[in-house]
Amino acid sequence: MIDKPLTSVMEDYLEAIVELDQDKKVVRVKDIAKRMDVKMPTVSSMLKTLNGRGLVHYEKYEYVELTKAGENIGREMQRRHEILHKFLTEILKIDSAIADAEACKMEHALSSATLDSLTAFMTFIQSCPGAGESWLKYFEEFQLSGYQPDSCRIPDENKRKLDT
Amino acid sequence: MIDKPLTSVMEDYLEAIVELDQDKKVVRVKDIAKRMDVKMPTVSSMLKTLNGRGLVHYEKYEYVELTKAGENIGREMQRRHEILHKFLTEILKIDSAIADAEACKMEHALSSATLDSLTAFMTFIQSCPGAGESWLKYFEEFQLSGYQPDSCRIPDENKRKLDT
DNA sequence: AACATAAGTTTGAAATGCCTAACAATGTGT
DNA sequence: ACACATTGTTAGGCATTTCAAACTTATGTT
Repeated sequence: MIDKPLTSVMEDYLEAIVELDQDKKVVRVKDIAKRMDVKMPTVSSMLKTLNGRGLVHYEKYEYVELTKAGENIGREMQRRHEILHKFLTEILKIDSAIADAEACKMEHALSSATLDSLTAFMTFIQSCPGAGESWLKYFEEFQLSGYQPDSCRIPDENKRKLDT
Repeated sequence: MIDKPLTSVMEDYLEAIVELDQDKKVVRVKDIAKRMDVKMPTVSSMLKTLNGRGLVHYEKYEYVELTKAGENIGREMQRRHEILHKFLTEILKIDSAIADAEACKMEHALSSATLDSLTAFMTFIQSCPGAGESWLKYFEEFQLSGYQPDSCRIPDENKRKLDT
């Protein structure tokens, strides 16, 4: 029995279950179906698969519970989703709902190493002098002005700091 | 006949064909198979599909040619790929080969609006005073120093702002 | 021209992930 | 406790994407 890698769809289900678990007392097939925008039979069959792989505990007609392994994966997806969503909304100023949809697809495409790098990048932007809030404001202006970096000047004092 | 949206796999094939078209005189099934890391029968069947959708001109045993529509899509994927690859390598400092693989998956996840935003962001970073090269250098240090930004001090005035 | 090799196709099958329709279990209200 | 609504499952089917095996066409060599 080879340990095949999970599909991105499986990862999505695990993420959904983790979140339902956080929100509700029990996780039902119906809730998962709604969250995934899918019909119940699809959930049933996926739960069988995930059960077979030791990612959920699931017996017919009973509530769904994550195993430790399943929870770890679900949480990791959640973490990735949050980072990407943050980047898209806070840096690129994408609308939150659109960012959600795009983060959802991207979260399967990026390695954790890349995600770590992105996290570092955002931390840097949001906490470093010159690269902080004021800097992001410049970017906003830059975007609004139709990519004509007129608004793209940094006050002399900051410039000094950065150029050294 | 409803105009169903393309699958991301179809988009990948179109991108591959565009690139082979740029590199070689003629595009063959074998080349596509190699580029996509897939066997020839898979390519044959995909070409039938793409032909049916008016994205390539294709007759059995002949060379593959893109239609205008197919070329447009292929080029768009190429454009997305390049932007993402640039961001991953030049900003996040991801290894080029890994960046390639991840860009390849991400390019289907992002809307053109988001891509435009990302492009603007990179232009800003790379062409604006303060936000330019020197700024990126700080980020590199920040990353290398294990997220202990020595190079990342916040002047008291800014710190006040951020802590609120 | 004849033959051998390379390139391409067809056929049939597998895995995923989704659906509808029909059936089964659970749980709630009276 | 009985009837009914809700919830969930099974069965069967469809689309997509892939493959291996067997066959066909094209190309190149002698």
